[in-house]
Amino acid sequence: MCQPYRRICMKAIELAKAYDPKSFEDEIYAEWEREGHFKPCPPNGKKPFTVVMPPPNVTGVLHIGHALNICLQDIQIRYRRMTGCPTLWVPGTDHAGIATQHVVDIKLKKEGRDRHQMGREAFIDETWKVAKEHRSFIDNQLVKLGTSADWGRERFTLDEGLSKAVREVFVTLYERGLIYRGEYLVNWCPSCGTALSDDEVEHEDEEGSLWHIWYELADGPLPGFPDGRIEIATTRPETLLGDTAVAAHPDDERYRNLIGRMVKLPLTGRLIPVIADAYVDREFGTGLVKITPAHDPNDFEVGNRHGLERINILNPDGTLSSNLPEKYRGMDVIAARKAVLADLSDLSLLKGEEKLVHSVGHCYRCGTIIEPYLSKQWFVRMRPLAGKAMKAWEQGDVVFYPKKWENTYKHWLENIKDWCISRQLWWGHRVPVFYCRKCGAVIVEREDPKACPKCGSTDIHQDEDVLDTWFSSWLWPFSTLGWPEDTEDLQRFYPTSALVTGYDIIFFWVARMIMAGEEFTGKSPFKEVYINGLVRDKKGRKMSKSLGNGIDPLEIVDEYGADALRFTLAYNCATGQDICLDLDSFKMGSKFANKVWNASRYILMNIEGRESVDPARLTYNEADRWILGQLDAAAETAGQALESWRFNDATQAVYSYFWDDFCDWYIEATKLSTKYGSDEEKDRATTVLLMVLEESLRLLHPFLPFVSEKIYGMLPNAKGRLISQSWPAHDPARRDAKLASQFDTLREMVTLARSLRSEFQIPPETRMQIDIKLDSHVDFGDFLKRNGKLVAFLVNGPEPRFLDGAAARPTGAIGLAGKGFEIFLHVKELVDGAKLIQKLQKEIERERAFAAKEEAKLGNPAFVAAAPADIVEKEKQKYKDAVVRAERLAHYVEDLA
RNA sequence: GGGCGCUUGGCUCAGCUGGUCAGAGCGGCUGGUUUACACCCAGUAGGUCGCAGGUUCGAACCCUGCAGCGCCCA
Repeated sequence: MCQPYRRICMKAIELAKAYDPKSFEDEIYAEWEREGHFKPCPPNGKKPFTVVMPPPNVTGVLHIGHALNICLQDIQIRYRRMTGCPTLWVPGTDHAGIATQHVVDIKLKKEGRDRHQMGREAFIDETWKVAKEHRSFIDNQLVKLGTSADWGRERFTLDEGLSKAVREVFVTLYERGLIYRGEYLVNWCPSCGTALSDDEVEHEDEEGSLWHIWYELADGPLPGFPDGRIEIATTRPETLLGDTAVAAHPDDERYRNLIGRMVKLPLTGRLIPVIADAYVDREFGTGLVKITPAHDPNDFEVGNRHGLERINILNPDGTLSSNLPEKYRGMDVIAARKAVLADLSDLSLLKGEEKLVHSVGHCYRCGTIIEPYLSKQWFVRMRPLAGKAMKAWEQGDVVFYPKKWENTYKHWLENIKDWCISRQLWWGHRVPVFYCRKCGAVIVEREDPKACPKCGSTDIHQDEDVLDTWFSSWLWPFSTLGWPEDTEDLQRFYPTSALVTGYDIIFFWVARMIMAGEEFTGKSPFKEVYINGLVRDKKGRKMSKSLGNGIDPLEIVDEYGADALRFTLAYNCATGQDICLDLDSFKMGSKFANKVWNASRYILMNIEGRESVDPARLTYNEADRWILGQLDAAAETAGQALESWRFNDATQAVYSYFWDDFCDWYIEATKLSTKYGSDEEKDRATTVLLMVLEESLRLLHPFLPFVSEKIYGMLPNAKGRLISQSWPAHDPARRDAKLASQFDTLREMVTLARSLRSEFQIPPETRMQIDIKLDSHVDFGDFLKRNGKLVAFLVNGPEPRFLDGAAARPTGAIGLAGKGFEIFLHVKELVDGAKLIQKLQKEIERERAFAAKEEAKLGNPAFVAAAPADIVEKEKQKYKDAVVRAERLAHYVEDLA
C-alpha cells in the first residue's frame, strides 16, 4: 500500500521558507487540467459518483455563498475520486433571462442604444457577446477555487442540446395536457416588464396605510346608512378605478341590507353592485371590501364567482391605462395613488388613514413592487408533476441532508400552484408555439412548422415570449448529460449521485428537477440532496451589496490562498447551520495550510544523506505504530463524515490529526531518532516519516488540494499526482487501542511535567529527573519502560527511574498525580512551595467534592439498580480515582510542608 | 396566522442515537530567538450549556411553557 521511497541516498529538498499559495496554485491547477485528472476514469466496476453543479447566472459574479457551495462539492468530488469511483462533476452556467437582459439593457443605455430600436435579433446577438465574456469570468473564478470539474462537459442552458431538451419537454407536456395558455392574474414586474412565477416574488412586511374611503349609495340613504354612504378600507386606493363591486360577508348583519344595492364608484361615477362573499374578513377594516378583479388575486377569484367584469387599469410598464378617466392615464402607481387620494379628499370622500404593516411583494431580481396583472400567459399544470415528486421522496428515492428541509419540500409540493412559464423577454428559449393568422390554429411541434398543419397557410408566427429560465434549469441533471438523446454519458452517469445547493432554491429548482426527472426519465435525478447553509457576517446578517458586508472569495484567495478559503469554509460548515464569518476568520485555514507547509518543509530538509529503508525490512517503533493508528482513525472518521455530509467533522478530524498528533507529538518524537539515533535508526525514522507524510497528504488533499499537491510533488516517495492517489485505506491491523491508550498516558505524563515547569518557570534548559511510580494494576508499565528515552527527551531530563510499587515517596521531589501513576520531579528547590501548596489544596477540594458527588450517586439504590452495569462500574472507578488522587495530593502537601 | 431554526466560556461556533461532551478556533494571560513553523512552541485562566417546570437512577442533549433573535410560507 505504501511505497516509502525510491531513491537510495536522498538529497535535502528545500521548500520555500514561507508558505506562499499564490506562487503555485494557478500552476498546479493548470497541470491537473492539462493531464486530464478532472475527467472520470474509465469504467472499473465501481459505481460512478456524479454531481451536476448548480449553474451560476452567466452574467453574475460568484460571491462567498457560491464559493461555499463549490468548495463543498469539490471536497466531495476529490474524496470520491480518491476512493476510486469514476467521478464526474459537470460545470456550467444558466442564461438567467431577466438578470442578463437587465445587464445588457443597462449596457446599451450607457452606449446610447436601446433594444427596441436595434430589434430582437441584434439584441440577442449582443447578449450572446456579453454572456460569453462573463462566462469566462465566472469560469476563472471557479478555477481559482480549485474546482475539479470536467470542463470538457461544461454546459450552458442555451446550448443547442439543452435547448433541444427544453423544446422536447415543452412539446411533450403540451401533448400530455400539462401546459396551457390562459388569461390570469400574474405577478408583474413593471420594471422588468415581464410576468414572474409566484416563487419569484419576495414578500416583505412594510409599513403602509389603510385608507378609509366613502362610497356613495346609488339610491341614497338606507336604514343603517342615513348618510347614504358606506365606508371602505383599502391599502391601495388607486385601484378603486378598477373596482367592479363592493363585497361584504354574507353573515355580516351590519351590511345585510346592502347586498344587491348599487354603489357609485368615486372619481369615475360607475355604478357597481354590493355582493356577498364569504371570502371577506369581517374583522378587517370595516368589513366592506372593494373588489378589483384585475388587480388582486383574491378579488380575481371573487370576480369569477360572481361574474364580475375585470377592468385592467395598468399598462405593461406599470402606468395607468387608457381604460381610465383621462387625468390619471400615464401616471405610475405611486403618482396615481397621490392623485386619487387628493381628489377623494377634495370631494370629502376620504374619511381617514390608519397605519398598517402589511406584506408587499417585490421582484426577486430588481426589487420593484410587484403588481398583480391580468395577462395571457403559458402555465404548467403542476399537480400531476408534484404528485410524482412527492412519491419519489416518500419512497426514499431522494433524501435530504439535513432532513429538516424535507418539510419545506413537502409543504411546497402539497400547496403547489400552476407555474407561469412565459416571460416577456427576448433573452431565453422562445416559447415554441406558432399561431396561424389565417385559421387561428395553435401549433406546438418538435420542429418549427413551415406552414399551418390545419389550413396550410404559411402566414404563421411564433409566440413572442420566452420561457422562464428555470424551465431549462429543471432539466439540468439530464439535459447536461445529453438527454433527450440516449447518450453514453446519460447511461453511465444518470441518475446523478448528489446535489449540493442552498436552501433558497429548494422549490425554484430542487423540487422542480425532481419533478422533471420523474416525468421524463422515470427516475429521481439524484439520490442525495445536501442543502448548504448561507454565509452571513459575524452579526448573523445576510451578506448583501447594500450592507457592504459581502466577502469576495477572490479577495480571500488573493490574500490567503484557495486552500485557506476552502478549509475555513468547510471547518465552519455544520450541518443545517448558516455560517457566520468575517475576513479574519480565514486566518484559521491559512494558519493550518502554513502548518502543513512547514511540517513538510522540516521533514524534507532533513532527509539529506539519509538512505531509505527497503519496505520489506522496515520496522516500526511504538510511536510509529501509534501515529499510523491515529492516521487510520482520522481517515476513517473523515471519510464517514463526508459520506454523511458532515463537513465540519471531517475537517476537524484531519486538522486535529495533523496538528495535534502528527506535528505536536509524532514529529517531535521522531527527533529522538533523527537527531540522536544511530545512522541506521536515522534512516529508519526518516523513511517512516516520509511514508507518514505521504499518506497524510493524501488525507489532506480534498480539503487543501493545492498545498498538498505542491508538497506531494516534491516528495521522493511520490507516485505521480496526488489528485489521483488513493484515499488512505482503512487497515484494522494499524489500529491498536491499547497502544493508543498507552501513548495517551505518555502524553499525560509529559504534559504534567511540562506544566510544572511552565508554572514555576523552571528554565527550559534545566533537566528534570523524573521518578515514575505505577499503580499496581496498570498495563502500561512495560510500554513506559521501553519508551523512557522518549519521555526523557520530551520533558528534557535524564531517563526516568521507575520506583517500586511499595517504595516510599522520594524525598526532595515534587509529586504529581496522573491516571494510574505518580511522578516525582526532582526540582523541589526550584519551586515556590507555598504557591504549590495553595494550588494543591484547591485541587484536593475539587477532588473531594467530586468524590462526594460520586459517593452520593453510588449510594442511591435506584441508580445502581437502573443504570447499566458498565456505567455503574465506571462511576465506581471515577469515585476511587478521585479518592486516591485526593489522598496523593494531600501527601504531596505534607511533603512540602 | 402557520412552519422551521437558533439562544453553550470575551467573540464565532461544534457537541450524532440522554451516562469522560462541557469542546474547538479566535481573543486573554504566563514563559519561550532549542536552525519546520512567532501564521510558531510550552503552559494557563474563562461557562449554574437563555429562563421556569417536567420525564429519568441520571439532561446541554427528551417533553411543556416563557423570553429574545432569525428565516420561510400565508
